[in-house]
Amino acid sequence: MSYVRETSAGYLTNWAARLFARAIERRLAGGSSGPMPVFFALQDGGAMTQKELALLAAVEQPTMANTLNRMERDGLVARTPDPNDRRSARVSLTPLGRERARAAFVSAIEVNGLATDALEPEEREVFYGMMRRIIAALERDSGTE
Amino acid sequence: MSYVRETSAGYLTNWAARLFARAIERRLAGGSSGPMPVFFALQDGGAMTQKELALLAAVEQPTMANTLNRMERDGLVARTPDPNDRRSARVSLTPLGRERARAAFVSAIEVNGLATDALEPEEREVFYGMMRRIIAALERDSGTE
DNA sequence: CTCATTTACATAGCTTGCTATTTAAATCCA
DNA sequence: TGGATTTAAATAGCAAGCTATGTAAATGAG
Repeated sequence: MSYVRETSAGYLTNWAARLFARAIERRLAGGSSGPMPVFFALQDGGAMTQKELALLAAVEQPTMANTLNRMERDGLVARTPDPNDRRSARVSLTPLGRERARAAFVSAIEVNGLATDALEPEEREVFYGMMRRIIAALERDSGTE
Repeated sequence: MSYVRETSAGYLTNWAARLFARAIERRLAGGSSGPMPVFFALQDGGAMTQKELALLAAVEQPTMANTLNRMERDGLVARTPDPNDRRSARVSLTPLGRERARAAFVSAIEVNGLATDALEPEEREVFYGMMRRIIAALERDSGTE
């Protein structure tokens, strides 16, 4: 028993991440947590290319392509051809997309609150700091940064 | 900008979880991180039903069913019919499965080490404790516990 | 200017997660 | 005992992540 999951950072993190996603999706009833990073990035009316969105969301390009396809299908984003580069399109939120973004933020804030209520107030910044350091370490390992 | 991802517990946790999974999978080269909870549960030769495994791994029953199907296809687990309950089968690791489990633990320990190296030694237990409290809070919310 | 290289995106195919539903065996109760 | 209920697993279908590879436009080197 050299390996105990209760003290495996990866196991605990993966477990928590699934619970976070489920909690948000339960509140959105139909909506899902995948578009969240796109909502983040475009919330105040901006437009970005798919590549920029993938970078910001820290997902691979095909993952973002699929997410945007679903969002476009559901009327949440619009793609307008980039006049300067015919390979690219500028992605922006539709009015429906902005509405869903607001709803998603409400749910996310609620779930984050519920989770961080399990921490002492002074522990919360510590938690964010630890997470950011772990993320930085794992990105260094992947050489992707 | 009421919502900033750098201080969203869910966003950070999801991000870190993906990096953990990628880091382990990069090391396993072909093998993936999905069977990990099954490896955990059956590492010392035990046998369990699908339901018990799903409960332990904290995934839904169909998720575990799929994982076990892939593992069976790849020769990592064997299902032997339960003599007392014809609906059930006892799942156990094959010799190949045990071998892969060992390799997976090596990778997992390496990646966990790499991640927790980003924390001060005295912070590590604090991190596990925070994670366990957040997990408990989210499970309470889901009413699944 | 032309051809090679790079870049942005698309496509194919896989894993791992989920919900909803079905099937069949076991159990419970009248 | 026999019918209703519960339980274990299977199946269908979708989302979101990944890698590998293809395609077409833009860029750069001679």
